[in-house]
Amino acid sequence: MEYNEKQLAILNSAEKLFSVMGFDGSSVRDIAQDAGVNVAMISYYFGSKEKLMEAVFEHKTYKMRLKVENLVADKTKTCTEKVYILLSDYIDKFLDQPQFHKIMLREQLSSKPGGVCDMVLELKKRNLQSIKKLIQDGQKNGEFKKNIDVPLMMATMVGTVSQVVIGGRFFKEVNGLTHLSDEEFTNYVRKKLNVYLKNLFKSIIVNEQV
Amino acid sequence: MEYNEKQLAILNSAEKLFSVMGFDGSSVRDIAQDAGVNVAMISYYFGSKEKLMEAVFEHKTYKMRLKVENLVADKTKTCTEKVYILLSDYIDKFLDQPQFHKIMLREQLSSKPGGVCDMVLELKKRNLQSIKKLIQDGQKNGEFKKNIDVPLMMATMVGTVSQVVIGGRFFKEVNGLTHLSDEEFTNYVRKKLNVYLKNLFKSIIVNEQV
Amino acid sequence: MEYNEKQLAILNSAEKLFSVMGFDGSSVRDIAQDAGVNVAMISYYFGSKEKLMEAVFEHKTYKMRLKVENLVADKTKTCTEKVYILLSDYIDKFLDQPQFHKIMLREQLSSKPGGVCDMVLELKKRNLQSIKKLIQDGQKNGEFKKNIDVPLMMATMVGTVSQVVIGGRFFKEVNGLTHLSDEEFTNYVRKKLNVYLKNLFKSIIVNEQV
Amino acid sequence: MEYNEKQLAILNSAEKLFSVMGFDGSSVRDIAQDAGVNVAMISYYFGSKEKLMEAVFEHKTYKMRLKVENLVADKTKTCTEKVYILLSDYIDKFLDQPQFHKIMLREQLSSKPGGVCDMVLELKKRNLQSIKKLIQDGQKNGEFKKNIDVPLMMATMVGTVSQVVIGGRFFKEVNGLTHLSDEEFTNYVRKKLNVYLKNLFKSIIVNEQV
DNA sequence: CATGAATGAGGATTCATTCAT
DNA sequence: GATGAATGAATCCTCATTCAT
Repeated sequence: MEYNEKQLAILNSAEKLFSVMGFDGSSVRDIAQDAGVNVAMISYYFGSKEKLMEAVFEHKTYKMRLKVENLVADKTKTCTEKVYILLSDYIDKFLDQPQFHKIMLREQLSSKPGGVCDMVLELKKRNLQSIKKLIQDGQKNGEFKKNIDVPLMMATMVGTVSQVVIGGRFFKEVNGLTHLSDEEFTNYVRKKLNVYLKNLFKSIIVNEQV
Repeated sequence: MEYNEKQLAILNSAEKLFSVMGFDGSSVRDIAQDAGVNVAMISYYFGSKEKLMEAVFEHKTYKMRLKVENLVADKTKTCTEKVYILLSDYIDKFLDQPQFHKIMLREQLSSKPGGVCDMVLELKKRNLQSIKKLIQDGQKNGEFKKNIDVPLMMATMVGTVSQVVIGGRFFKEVNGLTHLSDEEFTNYVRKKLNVYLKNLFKSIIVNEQV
Repeated sequence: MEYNEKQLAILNSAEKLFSVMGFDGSSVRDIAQDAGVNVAMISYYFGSKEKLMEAVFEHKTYKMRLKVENLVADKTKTCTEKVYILLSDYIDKFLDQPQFHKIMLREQLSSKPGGVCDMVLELKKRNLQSIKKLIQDGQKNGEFKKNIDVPLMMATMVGTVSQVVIGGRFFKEVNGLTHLSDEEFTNYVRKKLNVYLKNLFKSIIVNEQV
Repeated sequence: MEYNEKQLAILNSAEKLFSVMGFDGSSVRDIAQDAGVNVAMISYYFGSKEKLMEAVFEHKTYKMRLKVENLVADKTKTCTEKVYILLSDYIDKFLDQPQFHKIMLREQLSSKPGGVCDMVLELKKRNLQSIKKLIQDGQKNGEFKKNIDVPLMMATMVGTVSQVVIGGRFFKEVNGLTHLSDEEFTNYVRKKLNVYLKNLFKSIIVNEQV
C-alpha cells in the first residue's frame, strides 16, 4: 500500500495520539489537526476511525513482517547468536517505536475481537512460529535445552520489555535518573535491558553442559 | 473509606467496564445501568467519572496494600520461600482479578500524569521497596546472588504474567486449548505460570553454590 | 402513550416540518428549534429521528383508529348515509390536518419498507376491512350495486382529496380564487369536494333502480 | 436541450434515485456512482443538485408536452373516444414511468415554491387548458353533460391512478396477488384501472340521454 | 438524600461543492 | 474539457454533568 504525504501525516498523528490517549480517547478532530489536514480527509482516505486504526497497524507491521523470518533462516549464525539478536532487535524496536507498541498492548487489553485485535493475534502467531523453529533448530544441534515453553518465553521477553517501557517514569525515578534526557535514558535502558535479557535467556534456554 | 451498597455496585460495574472497554470507552450511562442505579448517582457520589476511576483504584488497592509488607516481615520463612510465595500470590491476584489489573496496565499506557497514573506509580514504588528489602535480606544471609536488579526482576514477573493474561486467546489457541472453559484454562495457566516463574527466578536470584 | 408538554411540542414541530420539508429535508436541529427545546431532547425522548417519525405517526393515528369502525357499526343510519358521512369525515380530516396526511403520502412514496411505511400499510388495511364491511352490508340490503371494487373506490376517494389538497395552489389559481385567505379557500374546497364526491359515489355505488 | 451520453446517464440515475429516495435522500455521490461518472461531473454539467432535479423534470416532460394538445385537436375521433384515450394514455404513462411520476407527486408535496414545484404547476395548467377544451367540445356537441368541474375531474383521474401506483404493495396484498411478478401485476393493474376509470368517467361526464 | 429531566459540548461521519491540474 | 483531491458545513447522536424537585 502506497501512501501520499497527507495520508502519511494522518497515519503518524494517529499513531501518536492512539498510543498516548488510546483509541477512544483520541478524536478524529485532534488527529486531523495534529496532521494539519481537514477532518473530512480521514473519512475520505481511510473510511472511518476504525479503519484508520487498522491502517496504522498494517502500515507499521508491514516492514517488520519478514525480519524475524529472515533471521531464523540465516545460516551464518548459531542459534544462540540468533536468540541474542532477536532480543536486541526486539528491544530496539520497542524503544525506538514505543508509540506503536503501546497501541498493540492497548489493543490486546481491549479484548473485543475483530479489527486490530485480530491483526495483533495473527502477528503474534506468525512470530511464534518463527521463534519456535529457531528454538527447535537449537535443540536439534544441542545448543539449547529440551523442554522450553516457547510461548511463555515470548511472554517473558515481550512482557519484560513492555514493563520497562510503559513504566518508564517508574524506572527513571527508582534508579535516580531523573536528570537524564529522554534520549539518554532510552540508551541507558537499552544497554540495561540487553545485558539483563541476554543473561536471563542464557539461563533459560542455553545448554551449558560442557 | 466506607461505601454503601449502591456505591459498591457502582465501583464493581465501573471496574468491570473500565477493564473491558477502557476508560473512554465506558460511559457513565453504561456503568449506572450495569450497577442498577441512576446516572446522576455517579456524579453525586463520586464527583466525576475521573474521580470514580480513582475511587475504583483506591478501593481495590486498599486491601492489597499491606500484603507484601507482611510477607517480607514474616520471620518464619526463608527468603527463597518468600520469593516463591510472592510469585504465587501475584499470579493468583492477576488471574483472579484480571479486570483490575487490566485497568492498571491501561493507565500506565496512557502516560498522562495525574490521577490514577500517579497512584499506580506510588503503588509500584511501595512494592519495590518491600521487595528490595526481601532481596537484600536474602543476599545478606547468602540465599541470593549479588548483583540483582530488582526493578528489572519485577518487570519480568509483572510483564510475564501480564502477557499471559492479556494474551489469553493467543495462549489458548497456540496451546490447542480452545476446548477448555474459562475456568479450566485459568487453572491451567495458573499451574503453568507457577512452575515456569519459579524456575525462572531460581535461575536469576538463588545462589546455588550449595 | 402519554406525552408531556415538551414531547408534544416536539411531535407538533416534527409533524409540521416533516410534512413541508420531508423526512430527510428536516433536520433534528430545525425541529428542536421550532419546538423550543434542546437538540438532545429528541434523542432523549424518542431515541432517534426515525423513532420520532414513528411516534408522530402513532400519535396522530391513535385517535382516528376507531372512528371508521364505529361508523360502520352504527345501527341508526342507512349504509348510504354512512358512505356520505365517511366521505365528509375524510374530507374534513384531510383538510384540517393536511400536514399529517402529507407525511403519509410521502412515506408511501418512499417505498422502503420498515418503520412508518409499514404502519401506513397497516392503517390502510384496517380501513379497507371496515369499508368492505360497510359496502357488503349495503349490498345485502339492496342499497348498493353489486360488483363494487372497494380498494379502487378507496383509491378514488383518497386520491381525489389528496390531489385537491396537495395541489392547493393549482386549484386556487385555476378557479380564480387567489384573493381568498387560506381559511376561506379551505372552506370553499370543503364544500366543493363534498358535493362532488357525494355525486360521484352515488353514481358508483348506489343502486338507483326504483 | 441536447445531452451527451454521460449527461443522459446522470439524468437517468437521478430520476431513479430521486423517485425512490427522494431529493434529500439521494446524494450526488450515489447518483454519480450509479451513472458511472465522476462526482464533480454533476456540478460541472448541471451546476448544482437543485438544477439537476430541474433538468430531470425538463427532460422527462419535454416529450410529453404536446401529446394531450394533439389528442384534443384530433378531428377523427369523438370526444368520448378522446376521453377514453386520455385515460388510457395517462394510466400507461404512470405505470410505465412510475419513477418520474413519483418525483412529481413528491415535489407537489414539498410546497416550497420555486424550481421544480413551479414547473409542475405550469405543466398541470397546460394540461388543464387542453382538457377543458376537450370537455367543452363534448358539451357543445351534446356528448357530455353540463356542469362538469374539470379540475376536480382531473383530480379524480390523477389521484386514483396515483393511489393505485404508490399503494402498489397494498393493492397486491389485499387482492391476494403477492405471487405475481412486478410485470404481471403492472399489467393486471393496467386492465383493472382502464375498466374502472372508463366506467367512472362514463358516469361522470357522458350524457346518456340516448 | 436521591433522581428524572434537561443541556451544551463534542463525537464521527457525510454532504454538495470547488479548485488545481 | 474533465476530474481526482480536498474542504467547510452540516448531519444525527451521545457524552458527562447539573439542577430543580
